[in-house]
Amino acid sequence: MAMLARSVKRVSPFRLASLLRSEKDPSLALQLFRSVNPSPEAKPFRYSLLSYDLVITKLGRARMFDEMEQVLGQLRGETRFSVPEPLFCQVISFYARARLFDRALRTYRSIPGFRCRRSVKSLNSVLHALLKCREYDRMDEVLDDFRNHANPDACTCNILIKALCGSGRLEDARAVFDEMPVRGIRPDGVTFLTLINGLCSNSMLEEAFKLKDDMVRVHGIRPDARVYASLMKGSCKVGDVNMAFGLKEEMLRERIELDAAIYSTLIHALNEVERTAEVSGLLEEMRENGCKPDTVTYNVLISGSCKKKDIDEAYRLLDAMAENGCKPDVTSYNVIMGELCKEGKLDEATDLFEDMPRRGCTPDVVSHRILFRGLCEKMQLKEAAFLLDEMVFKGYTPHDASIYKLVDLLCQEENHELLLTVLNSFRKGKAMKADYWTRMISLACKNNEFSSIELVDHLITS
DNA sequence: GTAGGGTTAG
Repeated sequence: MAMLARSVKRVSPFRLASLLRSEKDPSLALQLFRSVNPSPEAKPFRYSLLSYDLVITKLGRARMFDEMEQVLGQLRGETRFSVPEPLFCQVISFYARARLFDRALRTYRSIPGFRCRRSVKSLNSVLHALLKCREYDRMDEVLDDFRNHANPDACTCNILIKALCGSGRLEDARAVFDEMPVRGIRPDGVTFLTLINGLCSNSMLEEAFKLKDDMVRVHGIRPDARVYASLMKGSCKVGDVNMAFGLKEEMLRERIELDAAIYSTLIHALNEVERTAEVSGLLEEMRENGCKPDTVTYNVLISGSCKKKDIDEAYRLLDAMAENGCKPDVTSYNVIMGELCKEGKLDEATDLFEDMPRRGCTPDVVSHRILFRGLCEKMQLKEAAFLLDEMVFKGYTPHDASIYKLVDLLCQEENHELLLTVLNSFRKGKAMKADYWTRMISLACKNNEFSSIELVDHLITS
């Protein structure tokens, strides 16, 4: 493909778009995109909107944001066409996924500069980005500004309700819901699900059940499996597993399809209250209803086996997953690793951690934190220091408690060499907060003949 | 190509 990218000098805009579409590598796609416009003196290539769209989307998916912004900048200068709004929604969601809320906001505000009118769709995209980044305060600003020229819709309200529930402001969430009809907005299935979910996670079961009834009676919307899953989880949260099973019966009566998520929720509930003898019956019923366990179901089963300290069973389930066509995911491994660490089997946990990539699964932040914590707790300090460096390199932050433990133990052991290695890792970590640093150094100096001057000096010169 | 559920870790 690299050969191809270099060789394309004279193609039609249409041909460029089709070449871009089939190019999987985002860097090569960008190279291809640029190759048709070799010099600023030459007659500018008449890129099609589709070519812009394709290359922006590919760069965004690959998180190559600086490059994506460059192409967007070029697109802004193209006066031949106005840019359709969904492209911006897409860009905003890329930034949301990367938790770059300020970039999402900037994109939203830049839309008019692309000869495009902002509608409620891009508003909702940016609100959702702010929700994902937990930047609740900024949501009001954006919304107030928007209200001056257009009206929010049901989706806007759903995002607001979700944000308010997420910050524990259930009353305010309810107020948004109650105001919807006043503003001429009809609540939909998502509205009910979001609010019921919020009520359930805050243990406000009575109101949640009332809302489910109103949903059918007043609004004529049938609750689906998602609503039931929320209610079941809420029931279990307040300790009423039987109520969760009652809801399952209700679903059967009302002929609402029970899916794998429902069974996963119930099996998890049984694990929690140690009624594990009932799990096999539930799995049997699942099979009879023609409902196949998915990855999450298996993960729940794996965590159940781990809870019973039956690691062999957990491994068997891992194999069974592959046989039944669902791939173990990072959670499957994290659960087993967590149990291995808890049992002090650090070598085995490390082996599994290192084996994950070969098994087609990349360890995530959680995997690293689990192993790091295990190593610190079992005093495998050298290994912990090594892993810490790897984490810092990947931009992962360990939990505070694990770090304190590690530094504390190194101080107790008066292991100056390793302590410096650890502090050096911190120095490399851009994500580390400044105050964290000071605390770490003072902890390192305590019970230790290091003077802080000496330490800092050492770190600066090394 | 706007919004929503179930598992793990803290």
